[in-house]
Amino acid sequence: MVGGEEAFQAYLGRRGLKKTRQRDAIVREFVKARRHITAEDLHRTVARRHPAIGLVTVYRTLRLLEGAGLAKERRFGKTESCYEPVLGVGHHDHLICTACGGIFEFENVEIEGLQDRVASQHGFLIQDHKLEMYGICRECRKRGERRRR
Amino acid sequence: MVGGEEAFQAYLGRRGLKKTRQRDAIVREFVKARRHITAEDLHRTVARRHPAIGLVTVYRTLRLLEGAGLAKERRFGKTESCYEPVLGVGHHDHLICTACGGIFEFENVEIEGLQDRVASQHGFLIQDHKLEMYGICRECRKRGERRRR
DNA sequence: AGATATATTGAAAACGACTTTCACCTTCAC
DNA sequence: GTGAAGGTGAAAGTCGTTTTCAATATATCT
Ligand SMILES: [Mn+2]
Ligand SMILES: [Mn+2]
Ligand SMILES: [Zn+2]
Ligand SMILES: [Zn+2]
Repeated sequence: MVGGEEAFQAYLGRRGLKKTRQRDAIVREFVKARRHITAEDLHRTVARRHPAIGLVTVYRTLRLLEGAGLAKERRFGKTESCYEPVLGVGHHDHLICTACGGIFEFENVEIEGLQDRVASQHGFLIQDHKLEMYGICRECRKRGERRRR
Repeated sequence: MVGGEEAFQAYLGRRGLKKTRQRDAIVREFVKARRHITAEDLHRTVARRHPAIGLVTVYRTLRLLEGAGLAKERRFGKTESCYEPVLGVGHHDHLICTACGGIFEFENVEIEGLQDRVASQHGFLIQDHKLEMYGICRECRKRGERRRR
């Protein structure tokens, strides 16, 4: 997410919103964070340096980042959402390991093309799509083999 | 969902569970219902004839149906789950209209084949997948055009 | 710098979709 | 029938997230 912080401040300015210490800290950590971070995890990280910042403000800032087009919310399991940076990261879909929770990303132009075809066959104007595959990742399969012996 | 009721009773018997008036009523309505029904909607329907049946029991029965392999839970939006019959309905994916909430189903063997290829390229053993496309359906597009004039 | 208007904050309460608990009630094998 | 095992609805609890609100920070204007 190159230039995320500047883009965010531009967004705030444009909307008559204010730059605050809390937002700075949260956005900085979000940009540094590994992908697919939950609000709770981001809050934990931010709170190391800024213990007074509340989880609420993290949620609010994530929503702003989303509005600015800088973060994308993802909902994999049935529980928590996680968020990932958008800038500098192209569209992609996900492979999710049901054993270790690991998330792997992929892009497949052929699939996307076929999706478009299906959509237009149905007269649909596509805005977004989500392709998730759930299964056992390579590592967890190895681990399973080992255990079975 | 052909023979859903009998399959359900067989499942109950197999697991030492009991056949009850409530379960009968709920399963009957579920089988009759249109696809993609929420627990709340199913409860409303059931409650017309059986006002004493609680939403809790609907949830519990849906979970049983799922365990019996007769219902599949789907989570489209970010809020409620909905459930659809499994028997007599092959695997399919969904087009969801963000304007009217309509849900359209499709199957595409080519896409599924490519998915398998992507998965095996990553060493993944696939258990399940979900492909959802969000956009504006044909009807809503027409309605939009009309409005714009 | 000081005053002012407006936005932002954290704590606590509310929310929505479920799930669990619990005291009473059915079901069903004997 | 009887009794053990399972099922029931109401109410309370859970979990992630959002809303409310009084106090506070920020940007803008003098
Ligand atoms: Mn990703
Ligand atoms: Mn369907
Ligand atoms: Zn794994
Ligand atoms: Zn529509």
